[in-house]
Amino acid sequence: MSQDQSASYKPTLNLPQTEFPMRADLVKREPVRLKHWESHDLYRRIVDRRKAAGGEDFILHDGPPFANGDVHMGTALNKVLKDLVIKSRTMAGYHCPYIPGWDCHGLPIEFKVVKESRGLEPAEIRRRSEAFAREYIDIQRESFRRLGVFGDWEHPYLTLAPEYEADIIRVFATFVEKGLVYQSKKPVLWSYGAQTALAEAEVEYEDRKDPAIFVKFPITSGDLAGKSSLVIWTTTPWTLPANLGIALHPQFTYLQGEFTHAEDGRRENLVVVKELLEAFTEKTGFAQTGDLAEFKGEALVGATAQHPFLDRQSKVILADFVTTETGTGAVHIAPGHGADDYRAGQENDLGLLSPVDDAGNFTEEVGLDFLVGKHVFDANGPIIKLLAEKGALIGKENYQHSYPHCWRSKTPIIFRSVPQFFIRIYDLRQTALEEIDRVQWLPHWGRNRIYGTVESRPDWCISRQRTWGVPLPVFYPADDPENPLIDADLARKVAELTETGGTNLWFEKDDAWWCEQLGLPAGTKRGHDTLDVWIDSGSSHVAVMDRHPELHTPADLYLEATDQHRGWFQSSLMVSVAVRDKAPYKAVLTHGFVVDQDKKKLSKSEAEKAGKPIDAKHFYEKYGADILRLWVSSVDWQNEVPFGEDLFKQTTEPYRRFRNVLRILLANLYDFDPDQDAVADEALTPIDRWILERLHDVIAECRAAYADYEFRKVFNTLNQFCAVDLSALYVDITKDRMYCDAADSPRRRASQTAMHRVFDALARLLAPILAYTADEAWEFASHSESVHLETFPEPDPAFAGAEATGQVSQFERLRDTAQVAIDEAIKAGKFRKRERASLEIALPADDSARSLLGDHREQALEFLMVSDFFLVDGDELKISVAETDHAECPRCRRSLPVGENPDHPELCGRCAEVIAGLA
RNA sequence: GGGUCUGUAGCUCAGUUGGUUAGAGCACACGCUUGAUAAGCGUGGGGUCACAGGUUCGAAUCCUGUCAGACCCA
Repeated sequence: MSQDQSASYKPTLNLPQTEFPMRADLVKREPVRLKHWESHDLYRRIVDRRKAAGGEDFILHDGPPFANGDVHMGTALNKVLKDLVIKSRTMAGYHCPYIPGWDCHGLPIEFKVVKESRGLEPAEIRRRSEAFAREYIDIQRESFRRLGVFGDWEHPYLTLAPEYEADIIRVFATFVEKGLVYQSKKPVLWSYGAQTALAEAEVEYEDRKDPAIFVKFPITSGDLAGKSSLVIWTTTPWTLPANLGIALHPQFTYLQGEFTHAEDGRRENLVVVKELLEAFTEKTGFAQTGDLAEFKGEALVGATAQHPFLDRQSKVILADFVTTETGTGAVHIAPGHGADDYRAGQENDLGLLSPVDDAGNFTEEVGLDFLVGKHVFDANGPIIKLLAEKGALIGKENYQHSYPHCWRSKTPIIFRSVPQFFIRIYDLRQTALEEIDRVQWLPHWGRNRIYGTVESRPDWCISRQRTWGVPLPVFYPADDPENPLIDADLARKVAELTETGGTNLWFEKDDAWWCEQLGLPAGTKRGHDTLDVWIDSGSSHVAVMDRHPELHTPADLYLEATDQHRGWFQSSLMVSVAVRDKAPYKAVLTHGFVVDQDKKKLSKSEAEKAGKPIDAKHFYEKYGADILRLWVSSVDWQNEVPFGEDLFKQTTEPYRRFRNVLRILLANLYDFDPDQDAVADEALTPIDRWILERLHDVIAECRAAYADYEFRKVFNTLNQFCAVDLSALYVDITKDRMYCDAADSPRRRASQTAMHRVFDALARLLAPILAYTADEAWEFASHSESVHLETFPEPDPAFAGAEATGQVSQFERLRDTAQVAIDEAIKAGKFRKRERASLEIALPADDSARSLLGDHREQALEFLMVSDFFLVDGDELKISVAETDHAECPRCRRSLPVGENPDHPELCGRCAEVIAGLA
């Protein structure tokens, strides 16, 4: 047989035909499809269609990303996961409106704006901050759309919108109404140079030399009362006037006994932590001269000690943050001058002192006349001198350390307490904890995370000394400027004005204007604080879900990264419990962070330095959005998500398989009209039944996996189905009948019937993930409407059984064994193509495969893709291979008996019949 | 230091209530096909299931401890 002879029969075959391109060209094609979707208002039509069909609501409430920076892979992961939920729930029949939002206020934006040009008026800072936010909203929105995320992109919610701002203020009013808001002092990072509070981000670290001193506090109560003294170590002597406590570590071992100074012979009975005994001696000159008693830190709890120069007792408390790195293991606690100190002070009821004014000078509260009006850093010397005079100074050294400085004025930072506003958590906590247990947490351990935070969180500090935010609507009367008016009705009036004018009015109009508007006595001044931005986003269930006509509370799902247990999930819960005594969500899903390939934290600047892009744009512009979406679907979102370009590229292979499988199915269906050509279920051949039985399971598994947000399981199931069942088996085996049978042979039509169902189901099941590709394939299957308007396939109960599957797995066993033998025969040079093989199959007499091979010879030949086989007896399955005697039919290239038909002596029986039919 | 979680092939992952020889895909090597062709098919190497104990007739799976990593808290 010659190549020519074979080629001459080519026109008589039913070779696959399709225009669906093999090459995806996603980078070019996706934007075109996106434009088409948007010009046809696809999102709106999907939502309307589900609503018209009476679909149950499913509300995924979008957590607003910060409008700052480009969309990186972490943001993309979050948004695509949300989209997978929306699309899969929609295709499961739910009505799923999706209103995306952005978090607009806050320090990172203000910081950038102010850094660009310093010394701006508040109103100008706000104008520029808004412009900045809007710029990034547009950038991010373009990325999200390009990723194929469906939603109401024309009408997102923005926390800077006047209506939204008004609702934030109303939420504040509700807090006030319920008696939850109070004012108290709390330490903040304070720049006396700029006379303002700073945020962490505005602090620069520089080396600085400070005197570090050892100070004794004689113990005045407990077992050691009058016998010994605690020694503290501090680099900020100026905070000693505000000392209210001394912290020990509960588990550390402390030593108590007599110490003598090496030079002057001074004797002291002191308490020092064991690990630092040597260092203490070295630095102070005091060495142990008597027996030392040992005890754990917790033994001293509740004792008191005499303040070295004020008529006051300091409480001995326990704290975990005490270390043995430097000092004495006894930490000076000034709750007004440090974050740890503040918390320790709260927990132990120490009270709070912060006798320092805006300029960094001591106030009268300091308690020592000679210090009043003195700058704190000028007071170190005099305080040390005083300590020495009182005999409280045990040692002194110069200490060089890295110390925070103001990025604007370059002056060193001090911790100083200023009045702040708080929400009393005590009144909300119990309800919040009960609500946590009514919510479904995914993964389940999320429950413990948020429960722990809510259980232990202190009162919520809601005031910020910032400009780019929603004003905290309080007022200071002219005659009593220390006591602000915290009033719900006033706040509501401010909200009314904000509803139309935005909160810029607060910064642009003067006090006189506000007094007139609100009916306040002349001379009343408004406050200068803004609200914590967690109030902004935490109010979204009020400002968005309660207000938006398509939405309602509680949401069915919140879906964010795991850090939001402490962030948005918690702030939303607290606000919701305050306004409606209920959680704002029924279920909360958290995913891990995107991390480096070796599971190290992924920082943007480092990644860029290393030439490892992490911007989503890089990936959808290089590989296409569908590859990115497929990557998201393949990932284990419960834990950290390792990411790198190499890992990412691994998903291109499954993508190509999905695409090629869709393509070959389409191509095999080019002449198939389901209405005309489909065969009845009973007319399907066993292998068709088998693939439909497999499809039944695949549909059921995918639907269940989608419902549980297990997209990775969908990915695995579909990938296996396409790679093993379809590509390697079904499509390969049915090639012969598809190409060589008569076009309308029952056998071919049977397979087309099955393929049609498989294609239809596969395209729908893939649609949430491969949003572009599934839609493209759907279009080539001559549908006029998008696949995204469709619903998922239902498992067909007619194929719920496994009769055909049982048969096929028998065949598979034979095929696997045969393949090894055939491969050896080919390697040994017996022949070149597996179709030339003739098998001798040895089987035990009782093997069930015997009857299968005997009764279904033709199917067996088709399945094994060989020329011939003979059955012999044997102890176990064993197959030997020889070349067949049959000639190769030039039309179908199978080696079957030829010459049965005298008109076509070179053809096999089937091909001769087909040719005869064509004439 | 505390809490939560993770640890199966070089890589990404399956592994159902404990039950035959721990499975896929990618990558690699070799072969077939040229009628899915910038495709398709096959074969092969590669695993002490992090480590050590324990429960059991039997453990990747259940229990305890150790190590490593991640996140949150401190």
